Amino acid sequence: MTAETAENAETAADRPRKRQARGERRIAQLLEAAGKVFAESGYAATTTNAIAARAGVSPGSLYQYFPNKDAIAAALAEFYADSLDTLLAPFAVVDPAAVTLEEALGSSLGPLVAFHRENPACLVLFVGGHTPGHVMDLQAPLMARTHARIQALLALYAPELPPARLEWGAAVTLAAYKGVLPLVVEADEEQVPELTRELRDLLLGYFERLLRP
Amino acid sequence: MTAETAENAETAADRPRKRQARGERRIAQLLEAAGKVFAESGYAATTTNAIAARAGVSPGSLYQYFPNKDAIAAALAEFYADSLDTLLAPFAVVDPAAVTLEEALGSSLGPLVAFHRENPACLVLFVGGHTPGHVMDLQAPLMARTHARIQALLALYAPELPPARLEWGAAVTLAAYKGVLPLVVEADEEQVPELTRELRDLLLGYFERLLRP
DNA sequence: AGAGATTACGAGTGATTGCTCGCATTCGTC
DNA sequence: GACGAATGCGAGCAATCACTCGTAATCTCT
Repeated sequence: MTAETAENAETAADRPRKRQARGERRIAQLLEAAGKVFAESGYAATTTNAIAARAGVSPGSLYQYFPNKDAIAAALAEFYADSLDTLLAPFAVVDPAAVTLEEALGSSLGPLVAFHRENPACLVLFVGGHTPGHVMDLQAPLMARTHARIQALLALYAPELPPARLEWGAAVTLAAYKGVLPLVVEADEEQVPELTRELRDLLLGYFERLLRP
Repeated sequence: MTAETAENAETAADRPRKRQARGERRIAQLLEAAGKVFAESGYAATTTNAIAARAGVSPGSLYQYFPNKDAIAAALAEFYADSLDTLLAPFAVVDPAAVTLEEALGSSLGPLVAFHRENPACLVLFVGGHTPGHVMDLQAPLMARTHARIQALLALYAPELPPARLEWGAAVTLAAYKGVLPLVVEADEEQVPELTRELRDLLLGYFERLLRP
């Protein structure tokens, strides 16, 4: 997933391994296949052999690139976490004087929804509760960062809100968002814009209630 | 879980079996243990031997009362579905002239939250995505009924809302509710009232936005 | 072309786990 | 107390699955 030039690639993990272009392609194939199978069957029910078969590769080849099943999920999760971090970045530079919350949410939610529809395994690994091992190491920081972003956004539009309320408000917002995403991901293509608007309204409605009682 | 008198109990499934009081007790023990282990480890990672051990019973005894692992989860799920149906019943008899939405939600959400905190496995089986086999047969109808209840409630308070909006509104409400529940279930006891209020505000805020755009 | 490394294969292995079976114990009833 | 039925046990079976290994094909570089 990371395109590394021959010169600078010296991470401790893959130092002794010289990888050919074919190998990089196989890794991409395997991760794509893994995403599909995880999305269909969930983490626990997916077998490594199924991933290999889906990628058109033997089980032995799979284990040439990944030490174990966990590592496959972790590699996927890392890609997802990076992507989401990028997609969530716009929230960090919102100017409350120039842009309303409605506008900010309206423009940023679309790409997020699109990403999750293209990568349904992301929800399986991140919001589906029991994902073991190294995936949590990616999920927890991502969630913490997202929480912080929401909290900062809220503070921006409601400076006088008490910190405790801000804290819980961000947590509830994130939880509700994670709850509705599966609905949007599994819906028909044609209903996505409508559902995205409803998701925006859900968050906006909550924000309004947070800001003025 | 269902207390059946000796006279009327003639379901096709357990007809030929005469069960002693000891057996009923064992079933209750097993289901309680199953609830704990499912809540801790998720469905897939739970072993039948772990359930038996937790109940202080041998694996063989477990299989005297349940034909397979699925049946244990299904029995638990049936109990949960029945309980939730009862807890959700108040929504069917709300009078919009006498009670505001805020009051209706405020009084009904508390018991629901309490139930889920006492039975964390309920969320594992119902909202945690990949639960196999017979559990879905209980989950799908329950969700459909809940969806219908929310939709009816919305229609009561907003008679002029177009049906399509009503449909999606109920779906989004249910999804958001399911998303926030885990947060409330895992929170410390002392923060439950505050979080329940936030959950109520989330739904109310969305309803307000639905009702007058 | 030839050497050395990487890639690819797929049958096989060891560990896990859902589940069974034969037998011992306890209960309900007379 | 005695008999049949229900309960209880736990070692073990069979199937699944993550993972390995010996070997062969293919690439890179000279």
